[in-house]
Amino acid sequence: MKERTVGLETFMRPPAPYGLEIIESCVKCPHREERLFCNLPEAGIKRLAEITSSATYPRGATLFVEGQALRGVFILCNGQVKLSTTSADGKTLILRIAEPGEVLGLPATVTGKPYELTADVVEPSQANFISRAEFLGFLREHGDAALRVAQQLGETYHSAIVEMRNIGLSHSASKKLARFLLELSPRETNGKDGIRVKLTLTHEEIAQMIGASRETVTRMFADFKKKQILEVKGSTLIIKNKAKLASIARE
Amino acid sequence: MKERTVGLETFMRPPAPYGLEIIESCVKCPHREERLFCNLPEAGIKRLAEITSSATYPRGATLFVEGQALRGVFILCNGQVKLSTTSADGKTLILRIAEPGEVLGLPATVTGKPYELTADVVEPSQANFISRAEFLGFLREHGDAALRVAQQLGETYHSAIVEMRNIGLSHSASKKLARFLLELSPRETNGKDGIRVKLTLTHEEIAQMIGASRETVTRMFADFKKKQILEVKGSTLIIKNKAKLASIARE
DNA sequence: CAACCGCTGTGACCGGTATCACCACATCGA
DNA sequence: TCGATGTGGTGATACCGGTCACAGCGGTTG
Repeated sequence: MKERTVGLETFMRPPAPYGLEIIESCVKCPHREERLFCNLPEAGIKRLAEITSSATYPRGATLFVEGQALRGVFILCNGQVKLSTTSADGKTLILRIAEPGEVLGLPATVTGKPYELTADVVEPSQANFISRAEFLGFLREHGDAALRVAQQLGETYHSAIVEMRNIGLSHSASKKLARFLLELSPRETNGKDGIRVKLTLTHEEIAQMIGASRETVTRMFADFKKKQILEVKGSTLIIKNKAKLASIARE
Repeated sequence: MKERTVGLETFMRPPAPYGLEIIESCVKCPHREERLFCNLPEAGIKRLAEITSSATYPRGATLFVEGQALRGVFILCNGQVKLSTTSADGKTLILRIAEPGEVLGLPATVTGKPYELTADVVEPSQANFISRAEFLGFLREHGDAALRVAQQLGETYHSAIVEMRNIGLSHSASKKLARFLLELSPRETNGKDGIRVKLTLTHEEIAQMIGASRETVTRMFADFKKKQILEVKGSTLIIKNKAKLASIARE
């Protein structure tokens, strides 16, 4: 694996022993089965390691920008990356926050079109980069990997559909916010007084995720607090009444 | 190729000489390069023909239903199929109208999840069916086909994103309708008085495509007519002032 | 033919939300 | 220390568009 500078504000990671690291990180990876290429035959993993370059990114760095000429895929090792798209009049829609293990820029890379989204780092991240040419070559050599890629794409598509239904069909901001909060489950832990969720997004960003204005998000939060559904302590959110939240989300 | 009964209201097509038809229809296919598997090596096509079964469907037939256990993919040969999704409270969102050459049920088939959409026939259609097991087997044997599948998925995803941006970011119904009309280009022909588009959808269906109510669609149409942008003659729509329509779509 | 159905066309009403304008804090760097 | 900047919180207002109600208007069907 080679080190590589990416974009403008990129910090370098100390060099790693050649070829070993991706395998190693694979073995250590907590959600190993979810990772795209981890259970390939040995030779495949080795080849993959050769064409991969790794880099770390600080908060605020940008992996790629919507419409930008395509370079390749980024495999997110850790951290969080915000995927968004912007309309002509400057409004932004955040599609989702990518978690470790996800492969970013995959649709663009396989189709050869420009990136369809913008990827911004929200939590300091480490990502492995593979250029398009090498990635496609790899897929051609390893048929099962191609199939695995297709599966990833299918799942991404599926979640896009779900997202779409949520945004397109419910014009009520409270519903959308409730649904959004309920879908934070990957980040949740149980506390004595309810489910605790770490939520680093600003109201503005939440608004962009559910297709509403910043002010209404603020108001909805106030409303939910008044109704004893939520509580906010710093950057952690406590869901005190999940059932009620769910009922708001439903109807 | 074997014939196969699908669903409830299926009409049978006369049997075809074994193995030949898909190749034949491929050769005849007007958008050959767009079709997924047409330029595979001979052996691949032959194998594909063996596992394919064909059927024709009348208007109103249903290929598959959202949430339904997955059976396999449908390759649309001709006709039009409406792809939609429904929310808990019964509202429907139409994602797009599939055109010949498209592969339906692909994301679900590769991921193994239930169908994520409902597919209804709007224009009498012929489709080739391949069961999941056989399809996956085929992909495993033919690595390049898997890659091609990934590309299709990537493109479908891309169009979903575009759709999403349109619906999620513009809360103005006029914008959304204008944009929708401008995207009808595949069906358009030029007339002396403007661009003529064949549009068989009802106002209700258009409403479901752009995330609005039936009445507002009717009103917007009236408005556009008054502004000399549109004209409607039966099921053909004449866009008299595309520039104006585009400017509405933009801002 | 009447009866019925699905589609289009309108009017009236009203609620949710975007928008604007402003304030109150924090945090941060000069 | 003092602005500058980003964020949360709130009120007032306008207005878009959803919803309801109903009326015409081809079709189709018995």
